[in-house]
Amino acid sequence: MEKIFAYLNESQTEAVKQIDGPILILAGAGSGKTKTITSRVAYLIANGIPASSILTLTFTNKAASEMRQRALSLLDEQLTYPPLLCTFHKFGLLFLKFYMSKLDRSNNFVIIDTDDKKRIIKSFDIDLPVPLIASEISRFKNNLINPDDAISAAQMQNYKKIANIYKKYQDYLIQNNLVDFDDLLALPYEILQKDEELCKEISNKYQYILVDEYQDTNDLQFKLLEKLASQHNNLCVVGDDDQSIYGWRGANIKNILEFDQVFENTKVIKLTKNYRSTNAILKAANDLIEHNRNRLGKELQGTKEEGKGVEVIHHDDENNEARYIAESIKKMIDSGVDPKDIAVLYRINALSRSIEEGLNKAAIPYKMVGGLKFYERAEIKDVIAYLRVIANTHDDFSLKRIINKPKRGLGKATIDKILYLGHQHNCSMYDVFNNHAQPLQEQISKKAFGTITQFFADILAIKESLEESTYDLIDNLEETFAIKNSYALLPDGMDRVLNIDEFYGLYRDFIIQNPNTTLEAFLNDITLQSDQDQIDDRSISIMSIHASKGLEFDYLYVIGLEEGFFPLIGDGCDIEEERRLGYVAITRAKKELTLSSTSSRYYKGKRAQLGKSRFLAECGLSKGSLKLDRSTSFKKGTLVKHKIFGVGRVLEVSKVKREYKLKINFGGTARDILASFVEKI
DNA sequence: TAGAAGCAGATTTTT
DNA sequence: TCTGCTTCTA
Repeated sequence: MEKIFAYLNESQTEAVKQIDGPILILAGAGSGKTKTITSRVAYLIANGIPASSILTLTFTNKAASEMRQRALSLLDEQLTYPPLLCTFHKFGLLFLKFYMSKLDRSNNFVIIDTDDKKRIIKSFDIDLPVPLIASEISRFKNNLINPDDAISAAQMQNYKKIANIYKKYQDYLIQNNLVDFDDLLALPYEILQKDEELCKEISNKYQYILVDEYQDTNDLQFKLLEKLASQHNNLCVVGDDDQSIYGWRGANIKNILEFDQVFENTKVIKLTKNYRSTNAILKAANDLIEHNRNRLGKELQGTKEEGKGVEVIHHDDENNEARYIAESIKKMIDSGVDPKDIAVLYRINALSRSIEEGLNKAAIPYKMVGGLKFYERAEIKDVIAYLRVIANTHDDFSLKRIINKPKRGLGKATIDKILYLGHQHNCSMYDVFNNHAQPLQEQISKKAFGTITQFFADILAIKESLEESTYDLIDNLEETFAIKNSYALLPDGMDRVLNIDEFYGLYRDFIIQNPNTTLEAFLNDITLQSDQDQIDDRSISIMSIHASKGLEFDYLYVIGLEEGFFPLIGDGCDIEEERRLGYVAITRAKKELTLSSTSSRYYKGKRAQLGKSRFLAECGLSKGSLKLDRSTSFKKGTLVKHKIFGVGRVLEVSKVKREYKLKINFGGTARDILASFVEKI
């Protein structure tokens, strides 16, 4: 027990010791949130509460495994049954494995990811944008609207179309026993809603429920939690309303703002002591977030020294910005700073390019967090598709992906004919080959039929070998289809081969760790898995602000502080959420923070003229510490271009506060313009 | 069937 | 400007 409280402050201790009833822990950035949750789990167990009655839900696998490790390390005894600590989706998966039959569906379903979902929608041959439909279907499911209700509720033409596609999509999933990410939450809810007895039973099983990053929950997750806690209301949620940055993805900030109104007698505990950043950095963060109205309100209190002031830099364009930042990073590394303590953040991924170039030129190794995910890489998806077809020869969706990969002469024409026959007989492509070989042979070339025959024979041979050994699957697969070889010949082939090898390694590890497992179990496991970020020790990190959530760096640069880029302005943009993003960005910094803006950026094929972000002023930083841009050297006679006034010639250069003021002759009219508003030509 | 050329569209992203 | 997708042509 001593171990648990050894490093907790007063409010953290209070949060840990509060056992019963609804609890809202408002944990500011860097206030020891993870420590508090994990200590609470350990405390419950140390007080005799069975580990099996504690359920902790997170959003990412990474957070789940980190918490599991930390919670267990606080306990003296080894537990035979560790508490269930997993993502919402993993919980849904486990639940459905037990109770899918309540929906008259079998529990050997396959989970599909977003990409799979889009491919299915696309195969319906529609004239609306696929991403739009995908997100609308998501919205329907998260609002628990079934396809028939969606159709009858649809008013506008396009919505009728979308609702009909939704129905078709859902039928397809049920027919092929597929489950998408939304289903992993929606179906368990549906079951709990229908079966009151089961709901009671489950709620009684999990007497203590903890939720991490509660500000990111959506309506469905909230409803699911309500069901799970219905028998006891022992629901402890931890989050920070000021760090809610996933509204665009359906997260409802009201869940956290109104938690204490929905759950009676909620105990609210605020963790506001920040153990991460210097006071100068915290002041900027506090000043910025204070401009939001929609918040519960709390101010971070520092525990560190004042620190160096937040540096604000300005350049004329992104190349000079990148050069300056790369140079100063280089200096830091040369003076002994560990590269892994340095990071550059941006609001949109498109801004990474100039920074990458700058770092490359300065020969600074960097790692881009986010970007293309391991499991989203084409070569990995191909291998997974092979495994899926082996697991289930009727998986048309995966079969289509690999039937001609590597190229074996089965083009679109042949595949379309098989699909057409499948449609006619209402069966899978494999069934067309197996049960309707005659009409198929009549319609496609002899050569193509021979190729298909060989292909399925190979697949079935591998499938059979699975009964002997799951471990040898990879060797059999490579021996038969030589997938790696087909990639090795491509321009960036070696990287792809390495990725495939890494994936094969993951498979073998899984089999070794779960000797009695099945291929299906492996496939479902990896669909729920995202990348465990391995931040390389010798590289600095660059990433979007969203990707930086939960991380911290000694030396941090945030670029693109311009109106239109950050805050991003456009439909679907919410200025308060943008501000929270700014807050998240700033609070990632521990020792030194640099905020950077430019006068113009190349974006979507055009050079855009930009004004400084309002956030700089809101942090109290746009005046005062502004540095002059050394790379901008306007002289008398320089030709410049202005967004409105067009091309002109500089007549005079003077300084106003920290900016250059130019007198420019625009076609006979002299005007005073600040240097950051014109571009040299 | 497969590579070449032409065209629209381009925040943030975990599961 | 760059990418990914569709259409065109050998």
